[in-house]
Amino acid sequence: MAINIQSVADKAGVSIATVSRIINNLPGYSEETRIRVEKTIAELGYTPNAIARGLVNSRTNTIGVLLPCVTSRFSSELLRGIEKEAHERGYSVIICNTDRNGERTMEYLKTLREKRVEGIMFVSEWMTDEYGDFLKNMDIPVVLIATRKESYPFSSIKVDDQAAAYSATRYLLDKGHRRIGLITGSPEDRIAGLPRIEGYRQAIREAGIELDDNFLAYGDFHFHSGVEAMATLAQRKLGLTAVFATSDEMALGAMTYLHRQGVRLPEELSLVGYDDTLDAVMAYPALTTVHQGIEEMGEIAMQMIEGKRTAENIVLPHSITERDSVATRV
Amino acid sequence: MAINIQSVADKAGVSIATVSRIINNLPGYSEETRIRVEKTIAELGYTPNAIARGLVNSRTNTIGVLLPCVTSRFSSELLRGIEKEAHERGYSVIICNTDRNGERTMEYLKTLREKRVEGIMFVSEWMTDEYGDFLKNMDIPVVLIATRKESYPFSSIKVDDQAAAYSATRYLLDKGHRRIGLITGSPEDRIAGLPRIEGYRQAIREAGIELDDNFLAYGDFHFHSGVEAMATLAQRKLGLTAVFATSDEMALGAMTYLHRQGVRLPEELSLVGYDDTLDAVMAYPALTTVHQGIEEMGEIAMQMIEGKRTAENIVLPHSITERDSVATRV
DNA sequence: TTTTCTTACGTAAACGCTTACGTATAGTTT
DNA sequence: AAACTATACGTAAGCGTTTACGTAAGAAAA
Repeated sequence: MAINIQSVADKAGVSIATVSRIINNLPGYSEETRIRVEKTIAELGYTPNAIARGLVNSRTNTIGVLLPCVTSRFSSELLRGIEKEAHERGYSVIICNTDRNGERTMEYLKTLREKRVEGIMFVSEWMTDEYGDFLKNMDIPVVLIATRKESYPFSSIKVDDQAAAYSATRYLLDKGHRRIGLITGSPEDRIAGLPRIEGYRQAIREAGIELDDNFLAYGDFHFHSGVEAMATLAQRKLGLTAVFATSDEMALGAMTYLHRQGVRLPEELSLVGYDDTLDAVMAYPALTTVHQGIEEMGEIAMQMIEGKRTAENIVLPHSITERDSVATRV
Repeated sequence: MAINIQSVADKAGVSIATVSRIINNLPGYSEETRIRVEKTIAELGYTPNAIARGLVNSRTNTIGVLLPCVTSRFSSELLRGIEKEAHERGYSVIICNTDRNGERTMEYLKTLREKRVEGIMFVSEWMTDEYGDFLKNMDIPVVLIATRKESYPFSSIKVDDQAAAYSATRYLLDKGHRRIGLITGSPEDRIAGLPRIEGYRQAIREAGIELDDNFLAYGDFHFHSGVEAMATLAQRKLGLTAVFATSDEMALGAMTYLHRQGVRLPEELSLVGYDDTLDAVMAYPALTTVHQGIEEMGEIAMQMIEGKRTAENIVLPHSITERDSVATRV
C-alpha cells in the first residue's frame, strides 16, 4: 500500500493533524516536531495526495481548454500563453481537441465537469446553446477565446475581427492597391468568417470602390484551402494586385500557388495575412499580417479564470506587422 | 451545497449503494428502481464526482505529457495523436511545457505525482538521472518519445535517428550530390544532435567523400538558427549543391536565407529536412524530408501507457517523403 | 414444510486528506 | 493562589464515492 499521511504520522510519532499542519505551513507545532516530521516525510518519500485534498477542499487546481485543432499555430501559441500563466499560478491544464465536432465537445464537457475543473476556456468556435447551457450549469468561470456569445455570462477575449480586417484592407488601400482579393472563411461562420468579410467590405466601400463578390474566395483557414482559393481567384482574371487572406496559413497557401505560377511576390502581387503566427515569419517573402497577441490572449484568459472575473469582455488591440509581402503601388 | 449521490438517493428513496450500482452499471437492482433513479439523476442534474471516485479506486484517468516546446509543429502533431488516442480510451491529458528547464521540469513532475496521473510521456529531451529516478519512484508507466534512456525501465518510441540521417544523406548522394552541407543540432545533444551527425558522416564516408567539418553548421532546430546556419555555410564558399537540415524548421530557415540571396531552389541548391511536419508541405518549394509518423508515435505511446507494457522499446520506421526541394545532379 | 438460492437492496467501512474543536501544559496576569 | 492565555498538540467528523458484507423476501428445490 502506498504511503500516506498516516504512515508519516505513525513513524514520526505525531497525529495526522500535525503532519497536515506542517505540510500546509499552518501554525501549531514546535520547531522540533517540524524537523522530525519533515525528516520522516523525506525518508518515506511521502507526497500528499492531491485527489484526497481536492475532495476535502473542493479544489483541483486544474482547468480545461477546448480547442478545435491542436495542430494549428494559433492553438499552439495560445496554449503556450495559457500554460505559462497557469503554471505560474499553480494550475494544470487539460487539453481537449474537439475537432469541431459537437458530440466530441459534449463528451469533453462532461468529462471536465466530472473532473471538477475550476475553469474552462473555449477557443475559436461558435458557442451553441447546448454548450452554453451546459457550461452555465457548471457554474465555474469560463472564458471564450477568439469567440464570443453575448447571451451567456461568460468572459471573453478577442480582437475586433471586423476592425482588424478593415485595417488590413485599409493598409493595402493605403499602399495604392485598388483591386484587392479576399480569401476568407465562410460568411456563415459568425466568428471568423462574416466579421472579417464585413471589415473588408467596409474598407473597400469607403475607398469608393465597387464591391464585387468575384473578389472573394472561400477557405477553411488551412493551407490547402488557401492554395485552392488563390487558384480560384487567379482563374477569374480580375487583375488583382493584392490579396488579403484571413489566416496566415491560407496566405501561405496562396503564396505556394503563386510561386508555382511564377508570380513574383510582392512585385506582382501583394499579400496580407491574419494572426501573425510563426508561419508568417517563416514564409518567403515574410508575411505582412494582422497581429493579434495570441500568447498574451492565453495569459489574460488564465488571469480571468483565476480572478474569477465573470462576464468581462476584453477586446484586444490589433495591429499590422509589416514584413515583406506587400509592395507599394504607384 | 452541490448535489451528490446522497441527494439522489434521498430523492429517489433508495440508498447510495443502489445509486452507485446504477451509475456504474453493476447488477443488483430492479428495472423499476433503475428508471426511477435515472430520472432523479436527470432531474437533479447530478454528475458523479471523479475526484471522490478517484480517491476510492485510485484511478484518475489522466496522464501527463512533458514537452520542451508546445509551439513546435512536432509537438502539436504529437499531441494530436496522443490526445486522440487518450480520448478514445477515456483519459485526459495534462500538458506541461518544460521550456527545456530542469527546475520547471521537476516542478511538473512533482505536480503530476501529487495529482496521481496514471502515466507520463516525456518528449524529445534528455532524461537526466534526476528525472529518471523520480519517475522510477513514481511507479507508473512512463514512455519516452523521441528520446531514450537504456538505464531506466521505461518504454520508448522513436525513430532511429542515425539511420534516418543516413537515409537522407544517402538520398542526396543518390541524386548525384557530392558536396552536401549539414545543418544540425549540437553534437552534445545525444538525442537529436549527435546521432544525426553520425548518420550523415556515415553516408558521406561510405560514398568515399572526405569528411570536412566545415560542411557542418549548428542550430537549435528552430527557424532563425536555420537561416543563420545557412548563412554560415554560404560564407564558407564550399560549392555546396545540397544541404540536409535536421529539422523542417531549420530547413525553412535555410530556404529563407537562400531566397533572399536569390538562389534558385532546387536548381542551384537542393534541400532536405527532417520531421515531415506541416511546415514541410507549406514551404516553397515543398520540402523533401525525413518522414516520421509523428501523430502515430503519439497514438502508440498512449497505447503503451494503457497497456501498462513497460520497458518496451519501439523503433518506428522512417522514410523519405519526396517533394520539390531536391534536384537531380547529373 | 424446510432448506437453499437468488434478487434487491441497505449498512458501514474505507480511500487520504483538512479542520473545527477539545485539552493538557506551561507561562503570564491579577 | 487563582484565573487567564498561548502553545502544541490529538480526536473525530466530513468531503463523495465504491464495495464487502449482511439481510429480508420470494422462488425453487428437497
